Amino acid sequence: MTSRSRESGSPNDLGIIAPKGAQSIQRAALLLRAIAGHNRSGLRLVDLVDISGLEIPTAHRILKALVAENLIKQNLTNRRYFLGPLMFEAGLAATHEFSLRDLCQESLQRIADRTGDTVFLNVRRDYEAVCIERKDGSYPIKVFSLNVGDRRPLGVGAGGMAILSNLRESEIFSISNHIAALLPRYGKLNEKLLLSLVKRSQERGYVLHKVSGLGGGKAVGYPIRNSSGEPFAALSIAAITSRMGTARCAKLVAILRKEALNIERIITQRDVSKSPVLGNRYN
Amino acid sequence: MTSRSRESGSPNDLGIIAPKGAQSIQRAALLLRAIAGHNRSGLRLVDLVDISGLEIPTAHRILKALVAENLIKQNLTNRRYFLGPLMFEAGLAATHEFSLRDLCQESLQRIADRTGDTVFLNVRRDYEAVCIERKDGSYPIKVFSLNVGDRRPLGVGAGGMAILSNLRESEIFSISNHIAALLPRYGKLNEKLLLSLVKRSQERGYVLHKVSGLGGGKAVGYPIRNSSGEPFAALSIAAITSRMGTARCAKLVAILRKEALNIERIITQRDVSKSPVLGNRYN
DNA sequence: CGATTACATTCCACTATATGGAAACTTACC
DNA sequence: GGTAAGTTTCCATATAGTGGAATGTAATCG
Repeated sequence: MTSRSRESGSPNDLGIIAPKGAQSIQRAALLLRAIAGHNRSGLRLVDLVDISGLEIPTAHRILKALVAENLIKQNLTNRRYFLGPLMFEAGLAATHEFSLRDLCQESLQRIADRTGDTVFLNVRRDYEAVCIERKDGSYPIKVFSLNVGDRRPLGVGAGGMAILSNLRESEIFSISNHIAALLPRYGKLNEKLLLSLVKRSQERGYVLHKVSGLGGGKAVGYPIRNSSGEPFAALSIAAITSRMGTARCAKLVAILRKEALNIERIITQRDVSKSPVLGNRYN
Repeated sequence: MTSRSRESGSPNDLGIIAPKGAQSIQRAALLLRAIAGHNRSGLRLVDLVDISGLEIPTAHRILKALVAENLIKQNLTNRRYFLGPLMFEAGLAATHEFSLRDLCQESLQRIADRTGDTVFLNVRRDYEAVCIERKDGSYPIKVFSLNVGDRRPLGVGAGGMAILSNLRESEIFSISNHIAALLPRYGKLNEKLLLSLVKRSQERGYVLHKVSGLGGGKAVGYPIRNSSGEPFAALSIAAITSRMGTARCAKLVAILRKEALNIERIITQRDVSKSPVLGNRYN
C-alpha cells in the first residue's frame, strides 16, 4: 500500500542515509530487526509482511535466503521464523564492544532488590527502543512486558517514552512521524495520542504508562543521558496497577533517577579515561 | 535432495541450498561472517575483498548498506569494520535458544582449573568452527589463539580438526575441497596438508596441532558428539610447547575426553526430556 | 466431511536494481 | 613530494530481484 519512501541516496531526517544499490539488504535487515524484536514467540510470514510492508513473495524469498545463511531459522512445525545460530555467534563476538549492559548490572540488581518489581534497561536504536536487560524482583506477581532483545518503536513503552520525551522537539516530531504507521499495532495508539503522552511525560518529569496488552499493569520510566546530555537509554520498572499508586510511583521514580545518575557518572568517567577507539562508545 | 541449481551461485554438496534471487543477501552474509570471525581486530575493505572474492565496489557498497543498518560499524580513524550494535542486540535476543555454551560452563571451568591452561569450546557451523567460549587457567603464560566469536575453516585449529577428522570420509573431502581456497591464509596450509593432518589425527585418536601464528604453542582437541553420534562441537586446550610434551598431552586428552562425554550425557538427557520445539537443539 | 478461509510457497515475464571496470580521491610511507 | 596502497564514487550494462498471479497446504467451520 504505502510504498516505502526511498529517495535514492538522500538522507532522512535523522541523518541515516539510505544508500543506493542496496535495496535487498535494507529489506533483509528490516526483516531481521522485526524477528529480533519478537524472538520468543517468533513471527509468521504474514506478520513479517505486515510489519515490513514488503510483498509476500519478496519477503518469502529474502527469508529463505536468511535461513540459508543461518541468520534466521524456521520452525517447520509452525512455520515461524526465529533468529538463527549465526546471529547468536556473532552476538558473542560483538559483546565485548558493547559494555552498557555490563555497567548497569549492579544498578539494575539494586533496583530489583529494593522494589521487588521487574526492572528493564532499554537503549535507543534509531527509531526503536531495545530491551537489553531485565531483572525481576521478589514480588510474586511479575509483569514481564518485555523480553531481552525485544524492540518497539520509541515511545511505546515506558522506557522508550522516557527517551523520546527528552529529545529535542524537532526530533520528537520527526520520530513520531516515522513510526506513525506502526503505532496501531500497540493498543489503540496513534501519532496524536503518542504526542499527547509525550507532553504529559514532559510535564510530569517522568513517564507513567499503562502496560499495553492483557491485564492491569503500569510502568515508570526514566532516561539515561550520555556525556552530551542526550538520552540514549532508559530504566523502567513494571508492576501490577495495585502496586503503582501515586505515592509509590514517586518513590520508584526517585530510585530510578538515582541509579540513572549513577550510571551516567560511571559512563562519563570511562569516557574520559578510555581512548575513543570507536565512534560511539556505549552504543 | 532435489537441487535445482542454476548457473548463478555454486551448488554445494552439503545440502545447503543456495537460493535463487538472493545474491546480495548471500554476499552480505559472507561479509558479515568474515567480520564476525575477526571482530577484535576488525577487517579492512581489502581484507574483506580478499576473503570474500567480491569486487571492490561491490563489497564496498554492501558494507555501506550494512553500516546504515547497524549490522556493522566502521571505525573512521582506521577504516576497519566491526560488528554493529544491531548484531549485539540480536545476539541477546537469540541467547536463550542456544544453550550449549551455558551447559558447558562447568566443564570448561573444571578443565581450566585442573590444567591451568586455556580451554576453548568450538561449534561447527557448515564449513567453519566457531569459538563460542574460552576459559583461561592460572598458568601465567597464556596462549589466546582464539577469541570468543572467532571463526575459522574446519580443520584449521585443534577444535575444528577434532570435528573434521571425525566426520564421514565423503564429508571430509567435500569440506576440504570447499575450504581449499581459504587455507593458505593460515600458516602455509593447503588441502593436501590438511588431509594428511586429518589422517594423522584419526590414527592418533585425538588432535595435536601446532598453533598457527607467532611463537611456540600447541593445542589438543577432542570432539563432542550429538545423540546421533555426529561431532558437532569440540573442546580444545592451548598452551606453550614446553607444556605440551607427550606425557602431558595424553593427560590433557584424557581430561578432555572425560568432559566431552560428560557434556554428551547432559545433552542426551535434555534431548529426551525436552520437547523438540525447534529443528536442531544445540545448534 | 466437503467447503471456505488463511497462510505459505512457487512461477515467470519484466525492469528496476545491483554489478564491476575504470577513474578519482584519500591517506600512509619513503 | 612522489609513489604506492587503500578507499570511495561514477555510470553504462545486464543480471539479479521484483511482485502479480497461480498453486499448494494447513487450519476452521457449517
